[in-house]
Amino acid sequence: MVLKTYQLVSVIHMEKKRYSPITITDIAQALKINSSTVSRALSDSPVVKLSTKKIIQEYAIKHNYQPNFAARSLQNKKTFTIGILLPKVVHEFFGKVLLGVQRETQKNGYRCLVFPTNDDLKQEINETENLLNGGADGIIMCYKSDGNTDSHIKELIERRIPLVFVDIAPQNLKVSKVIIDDMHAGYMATKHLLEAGAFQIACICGPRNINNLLRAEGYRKAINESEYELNSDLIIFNENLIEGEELGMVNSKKLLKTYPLLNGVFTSTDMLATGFIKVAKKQNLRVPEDIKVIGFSNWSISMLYEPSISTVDQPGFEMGMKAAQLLFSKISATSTVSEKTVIIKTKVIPRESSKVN
Amino acid sequence: MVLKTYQLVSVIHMEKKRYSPITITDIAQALKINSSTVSRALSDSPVVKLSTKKIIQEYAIKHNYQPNFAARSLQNKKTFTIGILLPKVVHEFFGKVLLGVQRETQKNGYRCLVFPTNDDLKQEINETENLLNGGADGIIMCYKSDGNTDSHIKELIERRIPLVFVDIAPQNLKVSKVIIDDMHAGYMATKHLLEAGAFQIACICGPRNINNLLRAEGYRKAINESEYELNSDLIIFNENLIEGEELGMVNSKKLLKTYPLLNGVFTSTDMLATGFIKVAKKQNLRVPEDIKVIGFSNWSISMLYEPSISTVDQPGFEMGMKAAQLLFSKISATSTVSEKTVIIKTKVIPRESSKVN
DNA sequence: AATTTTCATACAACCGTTTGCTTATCTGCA
DNA sequence: TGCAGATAAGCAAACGGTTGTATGAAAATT
Repeated sequence: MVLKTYQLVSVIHMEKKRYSPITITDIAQALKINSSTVSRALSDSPVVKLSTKKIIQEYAIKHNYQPNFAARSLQNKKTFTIGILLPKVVHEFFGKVLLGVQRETQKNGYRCLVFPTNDDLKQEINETENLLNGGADGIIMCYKSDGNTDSHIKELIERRIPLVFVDIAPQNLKVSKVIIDDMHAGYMATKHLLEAGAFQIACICGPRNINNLLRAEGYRKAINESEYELNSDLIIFNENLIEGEELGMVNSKKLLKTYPLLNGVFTSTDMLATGFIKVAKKQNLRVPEDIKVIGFSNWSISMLYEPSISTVDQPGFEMGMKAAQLLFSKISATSTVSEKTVIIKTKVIPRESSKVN
Repeated sequence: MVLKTYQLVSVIHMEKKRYSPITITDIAQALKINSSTVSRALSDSPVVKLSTKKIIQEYAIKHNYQPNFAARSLQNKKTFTIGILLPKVVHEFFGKVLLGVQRETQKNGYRCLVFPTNDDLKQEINETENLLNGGADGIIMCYKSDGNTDSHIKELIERRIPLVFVDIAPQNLKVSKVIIDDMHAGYMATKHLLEAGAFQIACICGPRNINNLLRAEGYRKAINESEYELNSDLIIFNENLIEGEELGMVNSKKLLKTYPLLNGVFTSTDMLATGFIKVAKKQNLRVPEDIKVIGFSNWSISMLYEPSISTVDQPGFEMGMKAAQLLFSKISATSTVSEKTVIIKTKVIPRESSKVN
């Protein structure tokens, strides 16, 4: 019985014990060396004698010493952490951006805090505030503007926090950004349809945001340069697109009713393209024989769909990498560097949906 | 000229100036109050007189005081940060898990470090080491085992770092985990096909990992319980599945050649289902009239495909939320809590690909 | 042998917050 | 008037690591 009680006590004691990691001070005490010497030895400073350095380093490795992040941050005024704000994370494009950022972040010995903003500007502002003071050494964000609320961005700029935008950026502020040339991409996509033999071409877009407006502008330019006449009624915006549900199908149906002789469609997303093809198929139109389609973004759905859908590759991974590179050049700069805009090249990926008859 | 030189100097000076955020000490000096009182006032301690508290708080708000993360972490031995290790991030399921974790993390005033491991165990170990000392207060991970290398996991457990697994967990260690019942899910999927009228059913899986083995086991059970005989040749594993490219199509082709009378297929992923349907269509088999198909995971592709593909919903968001909840209960616990296993319910989502004729 | 130079380590302050303890002020009661 | 008790604010140490400066010993110079 006595034994049992003892055991119980022992168990309780064990449970309460929290693992306490080894510190520089611990090493210093154990080796009877001053902590400053230990610190310098661990950062391989040349002022420490080789033999003592060896002793210290070996001890550190043996006892699996890991520097305390917070202490180091406090002293260096560096968090070795960057933050990334994205509207979504379950999203092929943003996911790739994140991956690209991560790759570069890791290379630089940094860590990456991820904040999905869910297109909620209020939340975005909150997260940003959170990052302001010593939360991160820099921020990468995809700016989902509602038009004019960008005081939190201005604050970041004012505080000189390294900041780089990806994909979407505020237009009226001087900031670094990594974007694609949406207009040119829309232009090339439309041209691809023209070259494939289509001549009555519609343009189906998502909501009227800057990217989509530019893509539509590219469409306009391509049509205007062609021998065919531009009809602005053929440009359609789907304002409240519920992803995976609506797919612009209602508007596509209307469009085909009004323009039964349509023989080409450029959509601003691959999802919209699948929606359009679904509608076209139901009306016994063949893709690409009767009507040619090209989407945008090169999501995996475009490759898997039947027919496989031509699209414009939007290289998220590369954009993320480049954005991180820009950010780190800002972080490591001793003086303010000028704001840079990097435009990543897109390219048309031809597939079945736009094959020449 | 003189003016110009002055301007230049001024510009240089401005460029070098880095924004230095306001601290508790700053507030203390400005108001001629001791920093400890400021600290207590800002945390709304009852020992500070209401009038002084007001003065301090107003000053803090006016000057946009934000507590220094590193200093707070160092003092409290808490980082208010959790880490999440995922094999992939451009992935509908893991993306949803991440989102669920984020939701819960935010609710608890925590931040979330994300590490994609890219199925690279070495990298995973590295990241883990990184998180060990003060990097994070807890870790959520999806354990991609290569069989027996789990010393880093053991180390985490030894150090009593709060740890929760999602989706995949080491089998021989006592850990908290949030998983689905893969066997039951496979069983239900197969039963769904049987009920839809299929009776010669194949099972096409990805690599021979624990999840797929269990799903196949569920298939086995369902067939064995039916009036039809189990044929183990109808269970196929695709070991080196290159996502979006192979889709198991080579093996699907072989399968259909050997078993032309096949009238049902259960695949362990939705991608494999699309691959199989592509092959079936090419051989002029109609889905679902000639052959019924059900996939797994409920990725958006399964809903968008034509025909839309029946599947098993694997609720990533819910799993992520639950995992984070478990983690936070561990983090806030004063003594060690017992390891819990949470099994999240899956459900069959019937769509066109398994419609009754 | 005395002085300078070099080298190796120790000391101490600091980063920004928190917190146990001490000190000072005020109120009430004997 | 004196003192206990309550209330409010200050002091100082601590968290763990870094870094400028001081100290001491050994080596090199004169």
